[in-house]
Amino acid sequence: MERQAYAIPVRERAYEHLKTSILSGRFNPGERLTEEHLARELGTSRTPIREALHKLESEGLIKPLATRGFIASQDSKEDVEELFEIRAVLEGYALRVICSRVTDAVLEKLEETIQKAEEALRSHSLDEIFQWNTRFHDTLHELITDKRRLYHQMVTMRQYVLRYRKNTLQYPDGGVRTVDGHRKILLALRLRDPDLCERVMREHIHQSEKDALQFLYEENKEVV
Amino acid sequence: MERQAYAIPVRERAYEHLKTSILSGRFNPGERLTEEHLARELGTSRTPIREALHKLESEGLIKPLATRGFIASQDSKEDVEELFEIRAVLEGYALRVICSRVTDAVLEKLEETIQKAEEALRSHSLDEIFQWNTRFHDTLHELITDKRRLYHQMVTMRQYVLRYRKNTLQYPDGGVRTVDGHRKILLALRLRDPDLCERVMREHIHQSEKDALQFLYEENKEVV
DNA sequence: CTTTTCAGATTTGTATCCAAAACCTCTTGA
DNA sequence: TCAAGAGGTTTTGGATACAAATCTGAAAAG
Repeated sequence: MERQAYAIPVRERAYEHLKTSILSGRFNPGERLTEEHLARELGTSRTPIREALHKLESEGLIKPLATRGFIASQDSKEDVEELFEIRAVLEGYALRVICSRVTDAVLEKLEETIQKAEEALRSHSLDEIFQWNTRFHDTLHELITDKRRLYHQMVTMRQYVLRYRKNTLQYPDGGVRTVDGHRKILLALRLRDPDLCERVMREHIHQSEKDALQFLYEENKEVV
Repeated sequence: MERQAYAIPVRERAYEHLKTSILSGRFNPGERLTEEHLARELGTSRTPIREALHKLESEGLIKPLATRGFIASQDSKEDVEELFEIRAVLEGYALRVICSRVTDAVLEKLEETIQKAEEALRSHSLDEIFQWNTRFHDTLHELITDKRRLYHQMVTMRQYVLRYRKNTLQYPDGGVRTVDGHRKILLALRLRDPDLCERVMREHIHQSEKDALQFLYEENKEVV
């Protein structure tokens, strides 16, 4: 059990592993997650697995089965909608706060990020578009790390939702709409108009919700 | 180890116990929480305590110490403010949704609740005021139990904040302001005006934030 | 042929065990 | 006098042990 000061606890490795497995859809739909099985897979005992599972449950990434075991929660359309709704509200409020603290230097940086995304858009490099759009939101989030709850929630919720987003960009106009939204956000920030900021951000998230849901529909069509 | 179908797991008992201990401020400020100590206190082993502690940590009710142990997190003024801010935003949005689904029967029920609170106000029975005000919010929350994330978050955050609220009501005008806020909320619902609903609810929460913070200040004065 | 039941296999919840890390104290040497 | 560190104590993380609860499937009963 050679644990060292710099070593990452097994519990956390297990948590990260399971999380990425779930978010990348590596589990078959409806697959049951049992402690022993997972423990054997990761070569650990059940103890750290349990802790990871409990944490994932509290975050809503897995659901406890009636009697025993967990299941990677298949988000229903309603669940996804709700996720985006809460995001819209929180991100909207966050931008309102950010609006009152944003410096010209940051505005400059945001402008650059958008331009990079537009370039990537022109050369149709999906990965790059994704990267720069992510950078845009990261830059904004960096400005409210002091509000720890808010920051933490927004970061986690964005993670949850990213799995839908990436596919969304494959719709050619999805990328355009996203960058467009970012332009509007930047404008609202430049105007230092808190109300506008909140409204524009909400609209932006709702737009990406539409794109994501459209993707979900099409997936279901395949299944049905 | 006689566990039965109806028995509540020790882990959950431990969780509830610790939670109420923390929320009611039963731990001395800065007191360290160690697994073994708590386990002995509850007459269990460390295992369920550990799980309870981790859950409490993920909810932000306790903070991990640099190396070992946890500490009941002393909310700084900023933390409390942030809590209320997020609440204001989420509750505001929730009322917007509720606005579109509220029936006349519910409006009636809310009206009653407010009247009861006003009566209690006149007879200066603090506990009753508290009860009816709580009822008011409960009634609203019941209307969005289908949005599970939103519902869950609002309920937990209200719990966290309630410890400040109760004391707030001891300021004579705190109670008046609260009931006043509820009147406005009811009015906004009657008008079926979603924008107004959101705004009024935000204001209501911000008002209770002010009352709570004033209380915090006075407490600090005593300490200093 | 269908339903019941009961023994064995799984899986969870809790307790206990052990080693490493963090902490504490008291001694020793400059 | 006091910094360093040896040695002991506390506390944690993870592994293991074991009983209770659930599930499974096949044999027995109708």
